Amino acid sequence: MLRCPDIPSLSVFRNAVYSVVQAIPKGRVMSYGQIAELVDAPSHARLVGHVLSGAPAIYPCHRVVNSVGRTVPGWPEQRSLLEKEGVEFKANGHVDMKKYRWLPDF
DNA sequence: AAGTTGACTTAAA
DNA sequence: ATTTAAGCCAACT
Repeated sequence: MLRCPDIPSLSVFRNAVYSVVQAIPKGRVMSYGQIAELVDAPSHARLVGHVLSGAPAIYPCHRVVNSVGRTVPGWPEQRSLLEKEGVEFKANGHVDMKKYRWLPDF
């Protein structure tokens, strides 16, 4: 059914990603790599992106950026969505990850 | 089946 | 700041 060695089930993985994204508080952001770790698939940052690309719009996927705070290629509105929530961008057009990266605590 | 792509990451130059 | 390079791995050609 699934030809991926280390992902038991893509649907489970997808659900896990959705849950995490849904849990990101307003005004904070997370990176793909962070999410991958949280769902216990540390080497699958890219797959997280793939999943989000097909995610229903009900999830706040605009709160997910890459590790340097870059917004999604081909989605310029993401910036204004984040700014509306209070997320500041640096002069180079990157999110100030230092301040706005959300670190879920256990 | 083999090669390419990508909403990635880290490191180095 | 930018570019290059390598590692990564499921999805897609």
